[in-house]
Amino acid sequence: MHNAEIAAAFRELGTLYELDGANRFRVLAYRDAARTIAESPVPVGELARAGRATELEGIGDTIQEKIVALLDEGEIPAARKLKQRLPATLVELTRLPGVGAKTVRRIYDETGIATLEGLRAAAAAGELSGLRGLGPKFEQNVLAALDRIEAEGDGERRLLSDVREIGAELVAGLRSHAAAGEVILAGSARRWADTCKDIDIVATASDPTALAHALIGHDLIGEAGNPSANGVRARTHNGIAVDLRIVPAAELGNLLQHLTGSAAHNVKLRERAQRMGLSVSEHGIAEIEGDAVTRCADEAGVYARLGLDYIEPELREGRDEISLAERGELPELVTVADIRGDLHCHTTLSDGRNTLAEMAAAARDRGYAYLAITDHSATHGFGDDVQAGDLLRRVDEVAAYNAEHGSRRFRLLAGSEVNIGADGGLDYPDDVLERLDWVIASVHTSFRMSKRRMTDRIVAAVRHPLVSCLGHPTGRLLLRREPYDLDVDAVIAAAAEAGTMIEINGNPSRRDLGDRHARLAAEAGVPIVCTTDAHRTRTLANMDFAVATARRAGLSAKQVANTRTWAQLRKLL
DNA sequence: GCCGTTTTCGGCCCGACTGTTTTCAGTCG
Repeated sequence: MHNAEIAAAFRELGTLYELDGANRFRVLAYRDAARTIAESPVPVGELARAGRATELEGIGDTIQEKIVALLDEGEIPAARKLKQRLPATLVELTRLPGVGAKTVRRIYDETGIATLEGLRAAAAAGELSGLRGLGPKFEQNVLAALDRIEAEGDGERRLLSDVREIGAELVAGLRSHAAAGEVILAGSARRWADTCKDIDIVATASDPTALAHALIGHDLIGEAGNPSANGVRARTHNGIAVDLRIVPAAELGNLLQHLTGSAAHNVKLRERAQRMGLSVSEHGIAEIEGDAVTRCADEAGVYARLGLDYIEPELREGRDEISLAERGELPELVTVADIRGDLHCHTTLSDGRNTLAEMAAAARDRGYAYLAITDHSATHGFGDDVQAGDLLRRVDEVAAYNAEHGSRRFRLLAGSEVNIGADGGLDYPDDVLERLDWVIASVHTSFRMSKRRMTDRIVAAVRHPLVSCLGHPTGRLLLRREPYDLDVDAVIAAAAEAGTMIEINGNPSRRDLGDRHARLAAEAGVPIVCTTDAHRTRTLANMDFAVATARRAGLSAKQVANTRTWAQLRKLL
């Protein structure tokens, strides 16, 4: 059973307990455990069986036992018992925005309503406003929320690339307003998370209410709440929630820190502050015994007041960044400026949109010293396959390009993205691969294999002496396709032993390796390569996403191989 | 249910907003 399924079971259990009226901290404990499980880069089921899941934060003996029971019985016994007392469909009702467990339970107790359809009918008939604490406004909100979910889905997450694009447009629109001071994109988009649920914007303004109105007036905004001097909440036409918060410049650092999150990071920060006798909020850092309040114009001031080094947004996920900051041991994160070349791109020879010369020119424009041309291999299919003869001609074309345009400042590398066959074999004979500067091995077929077979298959490719790098190792497509069933630990161990590099693919749908696995790989000594997998000149810019993932993994420039010159990188191979 | 620079018991981040109330509970991020 995968971490995601285990986590879902504990989220459900938390809600069932909440509906049952359990202590709210117990509910929180299940939610925290679910988050830890979903976040873990290692299979928590296996850990629990080995009695080691309690090493994870927020998982004690009780939850570990429940994980094992879930694996053995397909269900958590406590959840089964609760579902005998309460309809399981009540859990769905709590997912309606503005409708929580307390409200769902009261409605169920007083009317017997337990389904979304039942709730809609009762709200439409005005049957809920008779209940204590619920009025006509509540019924309107329920109907609106149901309509929105039907039209747009359940507050679904979106790719970071989509959210950053819309966020940047909104920020630019606000900055152009006469009342605007600072306007900054915050939240998960600022942390460069894989996916985002909403857009958070932090601002200062000479006339805050006017700036809040300016957001509502933006072309992208469809609906909005009540604007005030504190900001406004709104929603884009395509359904993304937008939260604008406005504060005096003297508190901008406090608010930016607060709204950048993550929630887990802020909770840990505030718990630590409490131990120091301090209370942290978006308005300042207050002494618990006393009146002094520290307001910070910038974030560095917030962390400094708490005795911490500045923590980059990409690291603020509530993992170990606070203890590292406390000890002055935060890594110096790799930046896009450190990257000296891209090692994964396609041209019109396979499925790319631009020619070799166009890709080379775009790479030079980005200031790169090298670009590896890595078109798909012989069995790629889709009419985009590159037979061995075509590839060898391409090697000559690369040599010709370098002879004519190459210099110490820039050169092309002859490469290939070679399919890994179902048996772990590669798509070209060794004497062809030997002609290449750079070989990426990737899986593009037969995704649904057993974990054992898929792991053996990829480990075999990683151990091949002519393979430089493993491409998009888990095959995940964010929000679209689950990763292959794969023992990532075993692949990392094999790469470390064989001296094979592993890619962080910067296609915003991939980000593969993901940040947590990339950290494990780097800790195992595997050189990481940040690439774009660009299929056109424009997407060479996706290096931002690859590097962001590396930063979220806590990687320094030294751990990213393509911060080196090509001559230095070659020595690592 | 978890956890320990005060603790194996007694706490558990903090505030904004909403709708319903006559001072606050519920929900959310």
